[in-house]
Amino acid sequence: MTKGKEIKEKITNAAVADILGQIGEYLAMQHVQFKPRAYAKVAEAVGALEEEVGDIYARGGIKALKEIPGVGQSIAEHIEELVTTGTLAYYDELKKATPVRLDELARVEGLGPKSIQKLYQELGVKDLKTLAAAAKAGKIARLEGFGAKSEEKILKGIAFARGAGERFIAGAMMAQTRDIEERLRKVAGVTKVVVAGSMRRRRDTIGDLDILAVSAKPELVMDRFVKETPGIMAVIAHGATKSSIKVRPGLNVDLRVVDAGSYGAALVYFTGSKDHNVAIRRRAQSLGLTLNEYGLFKIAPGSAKKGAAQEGARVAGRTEEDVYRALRMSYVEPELRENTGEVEAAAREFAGKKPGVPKIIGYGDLRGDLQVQTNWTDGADSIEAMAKAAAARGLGYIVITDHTKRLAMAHGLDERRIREQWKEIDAVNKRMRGAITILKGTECDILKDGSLDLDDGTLAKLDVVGVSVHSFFGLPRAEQTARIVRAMSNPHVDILFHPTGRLINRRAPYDVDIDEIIKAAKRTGTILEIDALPERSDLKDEYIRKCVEAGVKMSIDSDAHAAAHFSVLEWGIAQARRGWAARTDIVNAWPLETMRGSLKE
DNA sequence: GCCGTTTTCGGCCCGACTGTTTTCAGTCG
Repeated sequence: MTKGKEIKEKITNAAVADILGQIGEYLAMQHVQFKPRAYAKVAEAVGALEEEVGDIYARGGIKALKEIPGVGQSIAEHIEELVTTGTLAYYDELKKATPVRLDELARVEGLGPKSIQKLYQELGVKDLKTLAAAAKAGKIARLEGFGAKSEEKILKGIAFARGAGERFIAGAMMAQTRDIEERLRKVAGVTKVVVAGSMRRRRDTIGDLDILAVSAKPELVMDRFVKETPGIMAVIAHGATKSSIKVRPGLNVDLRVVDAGSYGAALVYFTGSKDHNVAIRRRAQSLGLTLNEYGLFKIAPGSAKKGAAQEGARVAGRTEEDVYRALRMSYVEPELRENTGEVEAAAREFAGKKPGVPKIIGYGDLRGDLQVQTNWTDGADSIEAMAKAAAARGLGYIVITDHTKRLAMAHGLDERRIREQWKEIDAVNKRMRGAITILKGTECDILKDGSLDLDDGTLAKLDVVGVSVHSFFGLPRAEQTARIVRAMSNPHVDILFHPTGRLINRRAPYDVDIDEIIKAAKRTGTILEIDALPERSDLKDEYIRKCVEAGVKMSIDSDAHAAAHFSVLEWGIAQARRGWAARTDIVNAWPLETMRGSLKE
């Protein structure tokens, strides 16, 4: 018996999420209470699903759909209609009532559903083009509830909207971030400056930059921030404790100033994630407390809701540790604050129960690097220069992994040249006198059929064999997965490098079944790499978490192409932490001999 | 519309800034 109606159309999770999200916006336009948030939440949940909603429905019908967090009877029926017919009558009706390009208009800063509704009804604004025309004609300024400033702001917002939506690679924004931080630190009265938000949680990408400061003279630091930050394009808000600017290349930067007694609560609030904050605020409520950016407060019984917090006694606020303790939770590292189980785990740990929050790998825990390129192929520096740079960073071993011949562009090594390279590695090892151990490795190309670009006799003689995909990115999912699994099944292959091949904002990952790859890794004893290059961050955090749960070992590698590149290891460690990985999950956090013992042969 | 170691009904995180307002709605994070 089939569990549900027959599926005729194939609809992606992204499309379902988009439609549900738009329903939320349409409902918000109509001043409907609470439903907008319910739809927005569920849109996010569906967008983040690994399994296709169509498959979930085919597997277990409405009942299975309702297991998605935030999905109840109504939304489950909407999803059923979408996967079985490809359309949704409820959505079409809402859209008909207000036929606007939500995707375009919502990107304009300061324009929300209510404003969009009004602009449509009064002026017939449907998209960026008609919005711009209305603004230029001065029609918006004459609208009730709007004014000259609103119109000006909208015109400015339109100019930014076209490029908006793309997130920035966090690692690429670090230098600029540190510069802004340093400038604020020098302003008179400032005692603390810290970058919070997704940058502090070390997400691979950031949408904006959130900075928290403690200062005796808040007005002064705000003034300097909105006037003197380099590359400033626009001031979005300028208040006594909160300001917001846009700087080149289009990054929004928010600055919040608090006093020292609120620093910890403000840091928790400003670090997020939003979902984590919601979860711990709920927890505060259940403990008869209320949490905001100024502290954790007792709610006096019988007191009016509004303003009760400030009147009640502050229980915590000075440090993050105080706040979590008062919430009866153990401390949660910023990288874990995504509301993916850490709140419950920290509460259990505080209560002396298991499992608690994981003991994640530390930033100083790496002992080696298993992917290093040199000037034998497309790297900039010699084996010796790379070894010295790695040793200077405190690493005890590196593996030289130059490309193989298929990558002609990178002067890939063939069997003859790689044997020549071994001689030089031996010589450099001698010269380094044990300051660091250099191992012989390769980044061997996986060919189209899953065979490898070096013969087995050569692979057998290498200390560490890494393999990776550099061609035929467009193979269908089943074929791509089978190709990679075949390579992993080679008894000489130790590591799969950058397993999904993504380049953030430039190239999508190749279509591969990550669950199958993880299963194959477990079965064949192959290590999966966390490539630390910020634009790769590959494996990404959620896949790392899957590996941890499956018991698959990983390595964190720099993929360094120059001596200066070892600094990116920090980003790889950050992603591992976000994926709940412990030191025991990461083979190059182990001593050399233990690491070697974990390899296949 | 969803959800439940206070609840199957009555809640739903919380506050700053802006612009247009004589007291607040809308937006944002």
